[in-house]
Amino acid sequence: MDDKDRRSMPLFGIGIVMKLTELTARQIRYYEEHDLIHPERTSGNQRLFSFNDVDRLLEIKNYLDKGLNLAGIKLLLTGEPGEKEARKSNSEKQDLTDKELRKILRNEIAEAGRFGKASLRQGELSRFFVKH
Amino acid sequence: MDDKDRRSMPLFGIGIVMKLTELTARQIRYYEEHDLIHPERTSGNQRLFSFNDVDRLLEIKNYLDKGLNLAGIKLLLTGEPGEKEARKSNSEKQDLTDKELRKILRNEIAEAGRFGKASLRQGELSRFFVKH
DNA sequence: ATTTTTATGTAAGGTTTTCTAACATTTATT
DNA sequence: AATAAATGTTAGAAAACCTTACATAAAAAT
Repeated sequence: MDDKDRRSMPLFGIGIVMKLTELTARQIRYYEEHDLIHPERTSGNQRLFSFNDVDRLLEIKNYLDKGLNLAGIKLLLTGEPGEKEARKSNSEKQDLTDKELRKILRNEIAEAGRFGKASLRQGELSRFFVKH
Repeated sequence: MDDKDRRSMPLFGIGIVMKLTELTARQIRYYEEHDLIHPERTSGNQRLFSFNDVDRLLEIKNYLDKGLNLAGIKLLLTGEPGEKEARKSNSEKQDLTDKELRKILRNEIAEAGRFGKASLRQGELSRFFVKH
């Protein structure tokens, strides 16, 4: 079992994930609905989250706190836009995402300066558990 | 958050623990009933297991496979006998436990020889997840 | 050779957790 | 003012888990 397997192993119920991330069930499900995470399911359709999933939720939370919207976060995390944005290709909507990205950068730089390090990977749960 | 906290943090539902350890719910609850593990509970009384708990369950399973009984395992893992054995203090019952312990030792040595290393800590889940 | 104990299986009935779907609310954008 | 994005809330159903009780096979004690 290598590192990749360990971090992608479905382990946590949504209740524990709520505590670990301080997100509500509604939020977590909403982010899944928008393809930002893809937790496994039990045979009975209950969500089972991996370390990777939890890490990603923490990242999402970070970005939201910085004023990003889900579309921007999705672009950042997966490199892919959602359906809506895809349809509008490179019109004004695309510009908005660019604006968001610039906003991120500004924030990132500010945060990094404040703490002396890049804040991007802050709050990575697997850092505390999974051997890298 | 130090290592100790990480490993004793309540994270897993019994369903996941069943898969991780290949024990039945009945077995897991029975071992708890006999004070070999002490998982946390949610506010609604559902068991929540830590890495330590899962590790211990794997150890218990190992010893059972080697022919030990729960009393012996408990003595090994906690250094304390159960209530029944305590009452019978140092009579014949105590001798039996000693015999068990000798049996363990024999088995341990045999296993260690076979694999070149001590087999005692084999199957430690937290080794794969928790940074030591 | 019985009887007893140990470890586990199984079933019932109840409680907790999670699920989806729908509608409500808030804030930011147009 | 109207729309969209993100989250709250509620309801009913399904899944997971809980304890308790009884059953059973194998091992140990008598």
